[in-house]
Amino acid sequence: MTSGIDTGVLSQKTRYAIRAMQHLADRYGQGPVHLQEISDKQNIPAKFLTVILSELSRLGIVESQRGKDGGYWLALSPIDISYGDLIRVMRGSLALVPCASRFAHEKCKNCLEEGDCRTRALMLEVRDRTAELLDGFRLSDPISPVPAFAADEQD
Amino acid sequence: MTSGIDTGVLSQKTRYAIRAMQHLADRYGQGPVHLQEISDKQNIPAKFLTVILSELSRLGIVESQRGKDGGYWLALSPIDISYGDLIRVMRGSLALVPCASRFAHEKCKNCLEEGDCRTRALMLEVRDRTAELLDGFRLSDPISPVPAFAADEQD
DNA sequence: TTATTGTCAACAAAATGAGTTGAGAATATT
DNA sequence: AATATTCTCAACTCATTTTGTTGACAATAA
Repeated sequence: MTSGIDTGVLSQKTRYAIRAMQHLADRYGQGPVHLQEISDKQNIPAKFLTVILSELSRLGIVESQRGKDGGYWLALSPIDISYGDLIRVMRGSLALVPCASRFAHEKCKNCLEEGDCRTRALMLEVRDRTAELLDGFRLSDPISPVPAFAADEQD
Repeated sequence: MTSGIDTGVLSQKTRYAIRAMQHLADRYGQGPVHLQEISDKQNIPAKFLTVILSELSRLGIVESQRGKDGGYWLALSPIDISYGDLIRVMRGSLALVPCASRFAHEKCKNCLEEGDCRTRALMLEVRDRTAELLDGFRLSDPISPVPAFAADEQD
């Protein structure tokens, strides 16, 4: 029972950001890492990566230095950066709908009054549980990649 | 610590679909419901709603009848339709990234090899937990709307 | 036969997403 | 000082997706 195509919830930009941050986590404590190295190893278009890293730098989550032997490094220890943080930072919210976000709260367009909206009530619960889950995973976690699928069950 | 704007994960169309289904759930067993009624009460543009309901009808999740006193009704009991189903049907997957979807599985563009991708390993876990959560809520659930926020904590 | 109501493909405008261009600023080396 | 290196960042482009609308048609009931 399905129809639509899958665009993915996390934008390409957010996925790049996550991989870049994982890369920096791996190099934590080893001095500045070149943008070019991250671009090469993580398969991210270099120019686009400058946009992403500059943004993360402005947000204070990574630090940077210019000039020869410049580069980027994490502003915090990998254990202090959760995947929830990364997603929040990149897409503004963990919520599935704007009205269910606390931090980036915004009325959903064309919706009912918030006080009458069951979808919102549900999505608040979903957001809380999702936040709990995503904040539990941190950049320091030694995550084992999972082999590609053996075509099985449902989504 | 935030930046981006919140587009919302669930598209407007998906949100409309959910509200329309909730409306039909409330009228379950009461015969066909006019599109116009749903449009009015749920604040959904009528013409757009025809697209949505036709789609749900083609998918077999609602049934319809034309002519005078025609309309739409749920093809299943509200207790047999989960919010997970609705989201899967409308957006193809519950996963945050295409490569972490079982049903609509697809390689993420410009990513690493799947067997090497830590993000994927994580997102598989997130998908499982999200599915569990969303499939636990059903159209039959008596959800109490939550009052608008008293500006508080984080997202 | 007429009014009502759903069906559906095609179209259009707007928003979003992905990525590039290119000029500049900071740093280190010579 | 001059030069090479590396990050900064606003502006721009291009493609895709989203959000609808139009309008012709099909089924049903009175």
